[in-house]
Amino acid sequence: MTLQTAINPASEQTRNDLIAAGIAMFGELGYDGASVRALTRLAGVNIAAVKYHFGSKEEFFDACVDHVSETLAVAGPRKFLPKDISAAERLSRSDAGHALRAVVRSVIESAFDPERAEFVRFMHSQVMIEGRGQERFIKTTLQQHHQIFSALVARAEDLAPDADTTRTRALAIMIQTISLVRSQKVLTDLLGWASPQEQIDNLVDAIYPTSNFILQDH
Amino acid sequence: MTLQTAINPASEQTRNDLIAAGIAMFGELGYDGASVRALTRLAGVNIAAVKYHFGSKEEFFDACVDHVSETLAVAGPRKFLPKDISAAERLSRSDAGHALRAVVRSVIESAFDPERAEFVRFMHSQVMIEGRGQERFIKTTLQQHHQIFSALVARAEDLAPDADTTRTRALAIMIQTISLVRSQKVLTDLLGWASPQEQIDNLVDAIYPTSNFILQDH
DNA sequence: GCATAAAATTCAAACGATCGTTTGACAAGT
DNA sequence: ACTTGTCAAACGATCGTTTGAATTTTATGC
Repeated sequence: MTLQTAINPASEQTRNDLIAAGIAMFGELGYDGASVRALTRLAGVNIAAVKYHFGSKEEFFDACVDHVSETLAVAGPRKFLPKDISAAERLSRSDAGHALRAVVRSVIESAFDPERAEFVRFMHSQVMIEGRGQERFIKTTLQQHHQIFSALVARAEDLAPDADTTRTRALAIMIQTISLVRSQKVLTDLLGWASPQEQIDNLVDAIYPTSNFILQDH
Repeated sequence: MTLQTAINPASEQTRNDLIAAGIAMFGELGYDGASVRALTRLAGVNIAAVKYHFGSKEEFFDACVDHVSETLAVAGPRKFLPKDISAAERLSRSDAGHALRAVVRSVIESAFDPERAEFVRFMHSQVMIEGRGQERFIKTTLQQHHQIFSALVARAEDLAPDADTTRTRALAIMIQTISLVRSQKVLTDLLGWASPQEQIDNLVDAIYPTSNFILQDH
């Protein structure tokens, strides 16, 4: 009755199918909204497979969080991010700004790629909903990305890397990006976009503007 | 068996208690997460009161959406917003920028006022989660705020009021603001804030910066 | 190489708990 | 008497979980 650890290929396939279904349904419907019956139906496996392979629904959810974290650590938007902080600090000011915009654009583009959109939705739910996966997700994934983002923002806007303002702005850009991806319905409804794909430049500009915003004190 | 419409004060009290409990629980746990039993328990009324006063759980949820819309139309951040578009267009460029920042600040401050935070959380769930209340909430509330916001952004940044870039940036600011309010846990964890109340200025600056962000093309 | 025991995995059926809803009796006010 | 509102109890459906047998895969002895 102990937990199993993928001996034969067929068993590993079952686990992979469940993880894929979990990321899709948990991200879309939340932890409670995705029932074990619906999850196993989508994955095409028996309902008891969740208990057999993961122990319980909660442990299965944890496995989905881990999988997203691990995937994010080696793929996706990280292609456009410097490997670490010191690499970010060696960039020119212009290159840092372009790297920031490239990451933002990469995440926004993923909204129109069904498989990647599921990842962003899942991430978003972990950021917004206090719950089981949040604490772990923050420590394993969000924190690393935030450090590199802060270094990038510091270079691009000529600020101190560990200043509160810098770190706040870096986090705001991250949260805003995945939030905009998540609120597609509001975007298309309010902005009247027929084909949102053509509006990616607008979204990137709205998140990280290139023009000046000068607010005079009075 | 028809729907009731508040005859005596005691009955209206029951409806008000239910609406208050609904905004708090629906915003925190989502539509499915808030059970009728828990809602009525929080409101201190019998479980059958939902059906008696609203017809069903879904119609009760609609009533909560309407109440948030109506309250938002006359109170809260609207104090800092111009009454309509033409009033916004008559502002000076500096005043428009300050009005924008005042609204953003007002929403962020509400995160630390338990009652108002419930409203923001409820709004956020309507923006982010495609579901029953979203379409109505967009049409009755979000659309009006977005129009005034667009006019304000146009004045503050000297852009065309109905340009796609202007309208996109206005909506981005709105979404980002309520998203940051919602993700308090991530903010305090990643930024190491002991008392987030002292960081409101940082948040406002991160959402609507006053300094220059110049990105050179290469 | 092959039969066979053991382990690993899948499966349908059922468990108790909770869900939203419904009912009919009961109390209060007109 | 009659409407309005509240209440506890029960409805069928679905929830996550558990069970024990059937099936497939792996390991063992010859």
